[in-house]
Amino acid sequence: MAHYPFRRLQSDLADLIASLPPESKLPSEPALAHQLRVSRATLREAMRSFEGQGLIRRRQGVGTFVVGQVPVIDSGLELLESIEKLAQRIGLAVSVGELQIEELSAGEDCATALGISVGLQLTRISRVIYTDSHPVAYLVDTLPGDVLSVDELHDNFSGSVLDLLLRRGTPSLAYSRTDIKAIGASPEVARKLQVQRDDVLLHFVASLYTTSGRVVDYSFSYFLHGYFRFHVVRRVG
Amino acid sequence: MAHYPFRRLQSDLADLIASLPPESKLPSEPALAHQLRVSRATLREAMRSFEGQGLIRRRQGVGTFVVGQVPVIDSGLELLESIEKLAQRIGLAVSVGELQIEELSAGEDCATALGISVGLQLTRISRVIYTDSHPVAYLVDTLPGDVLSVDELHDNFSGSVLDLLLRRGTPSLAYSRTDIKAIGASPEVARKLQVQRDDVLLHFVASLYTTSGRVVDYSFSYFLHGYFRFHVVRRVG
DNA sequence: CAGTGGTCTAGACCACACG
DNA sequence: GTGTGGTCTAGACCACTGA
Repeated sequence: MAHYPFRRLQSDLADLIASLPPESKLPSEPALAHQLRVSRATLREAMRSFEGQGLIRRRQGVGTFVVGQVPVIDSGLELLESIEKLAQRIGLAVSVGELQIEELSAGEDCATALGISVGLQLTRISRVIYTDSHPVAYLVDTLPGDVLSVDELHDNFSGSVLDLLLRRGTPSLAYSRTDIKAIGASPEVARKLQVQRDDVLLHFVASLYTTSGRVVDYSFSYFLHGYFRFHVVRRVG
Repeated sequence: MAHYPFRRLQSDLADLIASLPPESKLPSEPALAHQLRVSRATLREAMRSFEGQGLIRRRQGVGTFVVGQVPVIDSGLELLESIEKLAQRIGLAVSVGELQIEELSAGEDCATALGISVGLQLTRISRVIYTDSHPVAYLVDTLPGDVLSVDELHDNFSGSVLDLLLRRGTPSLAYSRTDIKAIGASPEVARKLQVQRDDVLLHFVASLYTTSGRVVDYSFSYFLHGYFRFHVVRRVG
C-alpha cells in the first residue's frame, strides 16, 4: 500500500545512489524532482533521510554527492582517549580547524558542572576535527581559568585538551563521567559540521575528574554519523 | 541578523510553549501558523525541532501537547540490566506493548552477528516499553531457536529477554558488547514509538555473550530522547 | 556571473482519533 | 462527521560556491 510517493521515492533514490560511483554528483534538486516526478519538497524530505544515513552529502551552492566508504574510528568507551590518538592508531590522518580559544565567566550550568562559583573565569576551547577535509566531530572543552590559561594554550595546543593535560602531568587525571545522547544539530553545530539543521548527531557531555575528585574539564562533543563506532562492554549484573 | 522567519519563530514558539502549563494542548497547526504569521510548512519545521528536544509531542488526529517533566531513567552502561529492573529501582512503572514473537530464518547479518549459519531458525521478540502510556523504547531481540523457543516465550515472557535468561539460569551469561549510535527513526520504528520519521533516537546494537564465548542474543534498542540518561565512566588511559 | 542547495509560501488532499 | 496532524505540490526568492 504505497499511498505516498515517499515510499516509492525512497526506493528510486536508493537505486539511483547505489548505481552511481562514490564521490559523483547527483543531478540538481529541481532536475531530480522532475525526473522522479515529485515536488522538490518531497525529494528533499527523502534526501534528508539518506543524508542522515551518511549515503549522500549536500553542500549549499555546490551540489549533492554520493559518499563512499569512509574509515571508521572504532573505540571502546571504557578508556578515555583523544580522537587524535584513536585516529593515529588506525593510521588515519586528522586535522583541526575552526579553532576558537576564549575566556568567559562561568554561567550557572558550567559552574555547577565544574563545582565552582558563578562568575569565575573560564577558558573555552572549541574546534572541529576533520578527516580528509570532511568535518567529523565538533568539540567544546570548558575549564577553570586556573587549570588552563589562554596563554598556555596558544603555545601548546595541538587539538586535544586531554593530551595537553596529560603531557603537562598536572593535575593528575583519573576518569571522565560521560553522558551519552542523540540530538539534532543546532544551527551553530550544524554550521560547524557542515550539515543541515536537525541532522542526527551523537552527543557526549563529559566531566573530567582528577585523582583528588575535582572536575577540571566540562566538555561537549558532537560526532557525525558514519565516522565513529563507539562501543561499551557491559557486564551482566 | 534574523534573515529567516525561522529564528524568530523558534523564539516565539519557545515563549508560547514555556507560557503554557504541562499537558496542555497547543492551537492547531493552521491556526498557529496564521497567528505566528508563517506558513504551516515553516511552523512544522520549527515544531520538529521542539519535538526533538522533547518539549512537545504531536499526535496525528489528536493535537500537539506540551510535555511536562518526565521521570528519567539514569543508568551506567558498565552493567547490563533490563529496563524493567532500572525502572523498578527508581520507582517507575513501565509496561510492555506491541509484543511480537516470531520465528524466522537467519539472514546474513543475523548469522554473522550470532556466529551461526545462514538459514538456521531464529526466534525474534520485539516490543515497545511504555511509561505512563507513552512509548519510550523499542526493543528487538533475536536469538538462535535452540537457545530460546517461541513456545517457551509464550509462557514466561514478562518484557525482558535478559531477565528471562537470567531466571532460567542457562546459558550462563557473561557480558554484552554494545555499539552506540544516533539515528533518525525509520518509518517502522517511528510508528512503534509514535514519533515522526527521522526523529532523533539513541540506538544500541548489542551482542550478548555467554561465559563460554557464544553469542546468544543480538539485539536492537531504540530510545526516545528525554526518558533515559545513559552514562559511562571512562578511565584515563 | 550562473547554478546550486536552503528557505518559505499558499493551498490541497490524506490518514487518523474521537465523539 | 469533524478536526487534527501528515503528506504533497508548484512556485518563488535567498544564500552560498566557484568559475
